Amino acid sequence: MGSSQKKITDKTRQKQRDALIAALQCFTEHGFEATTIEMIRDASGMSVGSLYHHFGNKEKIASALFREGMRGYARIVKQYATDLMANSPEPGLEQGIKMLVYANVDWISGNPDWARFVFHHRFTVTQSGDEGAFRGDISDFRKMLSSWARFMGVAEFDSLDINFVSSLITGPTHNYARQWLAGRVKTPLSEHREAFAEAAWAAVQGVLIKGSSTS
Amino acid sequence: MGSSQKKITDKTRQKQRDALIAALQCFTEHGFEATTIEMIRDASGMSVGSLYHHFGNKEKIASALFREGMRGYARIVKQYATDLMANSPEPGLEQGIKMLVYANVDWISGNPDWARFVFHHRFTVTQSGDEGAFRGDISDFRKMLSSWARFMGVAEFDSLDINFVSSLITGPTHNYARQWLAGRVKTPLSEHREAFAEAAWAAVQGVLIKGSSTS
Amino acid sequence: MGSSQKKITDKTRQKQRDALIAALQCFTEHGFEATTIEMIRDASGMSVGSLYHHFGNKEKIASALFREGMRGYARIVKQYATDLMANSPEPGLEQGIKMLVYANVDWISGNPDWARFVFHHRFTVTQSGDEGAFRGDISDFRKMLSSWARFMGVAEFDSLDINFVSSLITGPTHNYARQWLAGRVKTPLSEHREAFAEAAWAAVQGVLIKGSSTS
Amino acid sequence: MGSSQKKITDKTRQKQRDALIAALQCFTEHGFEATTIEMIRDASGMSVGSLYHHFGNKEKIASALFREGMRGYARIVKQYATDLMANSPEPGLEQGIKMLVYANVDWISGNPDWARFVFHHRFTVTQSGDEGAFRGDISDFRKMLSSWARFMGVAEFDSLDINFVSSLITGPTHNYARQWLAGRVKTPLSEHREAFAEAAWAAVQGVLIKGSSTS
DNA sequence: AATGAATGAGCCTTCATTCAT
DNA sequence: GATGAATGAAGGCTCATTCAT
Repeated sequence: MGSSQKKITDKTRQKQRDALIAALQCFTEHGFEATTIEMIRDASGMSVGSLYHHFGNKEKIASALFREGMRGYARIVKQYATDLMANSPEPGLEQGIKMLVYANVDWISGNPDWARFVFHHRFTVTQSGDEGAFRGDISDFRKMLSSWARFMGVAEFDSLDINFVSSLITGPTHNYARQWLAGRVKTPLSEHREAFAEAAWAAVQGVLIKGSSTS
Repeated sequence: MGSSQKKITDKTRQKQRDALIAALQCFTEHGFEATTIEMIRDASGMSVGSLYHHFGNKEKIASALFREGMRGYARIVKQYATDLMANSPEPGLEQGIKMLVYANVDWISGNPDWARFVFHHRFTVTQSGDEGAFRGDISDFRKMLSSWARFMGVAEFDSLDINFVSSLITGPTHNYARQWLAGRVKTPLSEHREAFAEAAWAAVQGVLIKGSSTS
Repeated sequence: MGSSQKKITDKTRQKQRDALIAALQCFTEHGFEATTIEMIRDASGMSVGSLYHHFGNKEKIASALFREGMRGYARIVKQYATDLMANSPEPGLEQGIKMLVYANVDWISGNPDWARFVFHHRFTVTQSGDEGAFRGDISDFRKMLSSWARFMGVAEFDSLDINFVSSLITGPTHNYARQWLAGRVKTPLSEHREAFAEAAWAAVQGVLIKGSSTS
Repeated sequence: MGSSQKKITDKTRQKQRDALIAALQCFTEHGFEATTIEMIRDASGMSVGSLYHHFGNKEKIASALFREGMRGYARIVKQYATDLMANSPEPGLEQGIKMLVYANVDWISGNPDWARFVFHHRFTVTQSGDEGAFRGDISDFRKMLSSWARFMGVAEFDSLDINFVSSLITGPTHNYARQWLAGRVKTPLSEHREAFAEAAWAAVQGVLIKGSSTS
């Protein structure tokens, strides 16, 4: 806990954080490929050398950004889950699913740049091998979801493809969000917050009911 | 109608079509940015000069590809709609919505490369101003959907954001499709064909019922 | 004199002439290097193939243009010389020199595009080996000038470098013309017509007088 | 004022200067358009990247060269003017004009490559907006010339177009120089040094005398 | 840790020219 | 004579990355 050492580290961390924000703005404005290191340098105030010293290369900047974005997303979901538990002693599957939709809508609406980046670069970053860090986060949610379902007594849930169920819940929201984030639709995502929640719950119900007999 | 003249045109058109297929393969394999003109040249057998003679530049190749892809998509939807009309004299909204899901699942499953390209380049191409050609097609679907709803007596449908409804219907499918096309999930999209159709119908119902009282 | 054959030739010649005018406009607007065959094609209405069929290559188009320009220039000088002879039975060196300046000023003022082209492409065309055609014209003027001087009894004239004397006479005019043709000065060349004539005569006198004792 | 910092700057400046000389040689040998960046790279020993790092693009290299050339020209004129002032306490207009011709002849003769480049690229560079740097120099000369004339009591001088007068003085010299620099005449410009000076003075006189009554 | 000059492989695009029809 | 699709060499320029200071 040498204070002088600590201070430098904090300063450094802050600089890195600033650089990431600057990079995010560049990526938001020009896209990943069209963003040059020089742009990030100008936006961040760091030198090219420092950027490389801290992040390694361009791809790693995106990786760091992606992780940071996912962390923010994870935070809100955990928060919402915690709140749900706190406020309603015995939350049902419906409330859990709606909570997930709320978390998605709220995070996307509140962090459009992060959301846009995360949506567009999932594939890219996945390839870079640096995803290990948040892999855990994602599977956490999935585990949470399925354990929730099991807890709720929805046995069929487990037999379903978790990716399929995720698509049911967040698919419409993300689909609309993409268009909104790209400026192709004007009505804010948040205006459909309740409707997407209802739809998600209805969709899951529809599949659970039918699914029990068909698949 | 000189046959010799016609032949040249046909040959030319075929060459352009071949070049597009070659370009699609390149884009599929490496992505748009990482694909070089030389790759397309090698894959298509055309010369660099010819590629530029016919398409103008790399972006326009993607545009042409995008239009071609959308045309294929339009074709299948129209076909399914026609078939539905033919087979069921008085199709309900449920059948219409499910038909849309089937068309999407089937086209994506049957044309994964086209689908992948269309999903990833919607934004890019939209910016290029060359989208006029299929704009009509898309609005056709939307018109069809809303006229259908009106015909079914679902008055609330019209008051809803069409983009929102579209997200409800195709959102889960597209969301899952993206992951499948990226190789992130293994279970083929087609295995959830029926389930996505059920979910779409359930979601729309859920919103229509709740929506009539809330919004 | 087969009339059908002749007609075709005339038509052809006219087309070539039109193409040259079109090319001149392109060169004027974009410069020789920046002008593409396609530009000339669009401006002339001829096809690329025809352009090559008639002129051989881009350089030859410039050559033809250069010759055509020089021919026009030659025409006006000959005309002015003829007129001078006709109107003044015994023209002196002063009148001859002023006549040359008038001819230059008038041709440049009346044919700015041709003049601009000729000024800028003298070097280029000279290199192409196609200049033989007008070499004769230029030396004609020089011969005329020196025979004139001899006729006038100005013996020293012959001992002078003909290029040097030419620079004395047309140098200021051409120098100003370049700037005017480039749009760097606004006052038209023609406004200095008389002054340049006076200056040329004065310059030649100054050199002849001093020159007789010095060099 | 750290010496190490200074050294870097000097080294850098020297490299840039060397690169410009190399570029000048290329332009002299092949012309601006025909000179490729690779040629300049080979001639200068710098990498392509460095060339762009320092100059921005090919055009800017020419701009820098043009400015450098004009600076050299400005230097010699100022030197000659200073010398004239020093040696002859009350220089007349004649000496001033002849001095200008001497300066031109001497600079062109002593720096044929720079002169050739400056003559051929005046227009191009003028367009690029980078000319501000030497604009001042040029107008300095003109101011000097006109203040000189005023000082000499040649009132008519001021009423004359300064561009016109400049053409009178340097027109023949530049006209001849162009041909000499292009290799179209063999007799060196310097051999006509005195004659061009005499001619300039005679031309100005001729116009001033006649001009006072005519215009 | 920070800096920014230097590097050079590689890309998109142009365009004069050819040639089959 | 006319046409315009096809060609491919060549060029300007970018930009991620390195490294000496």
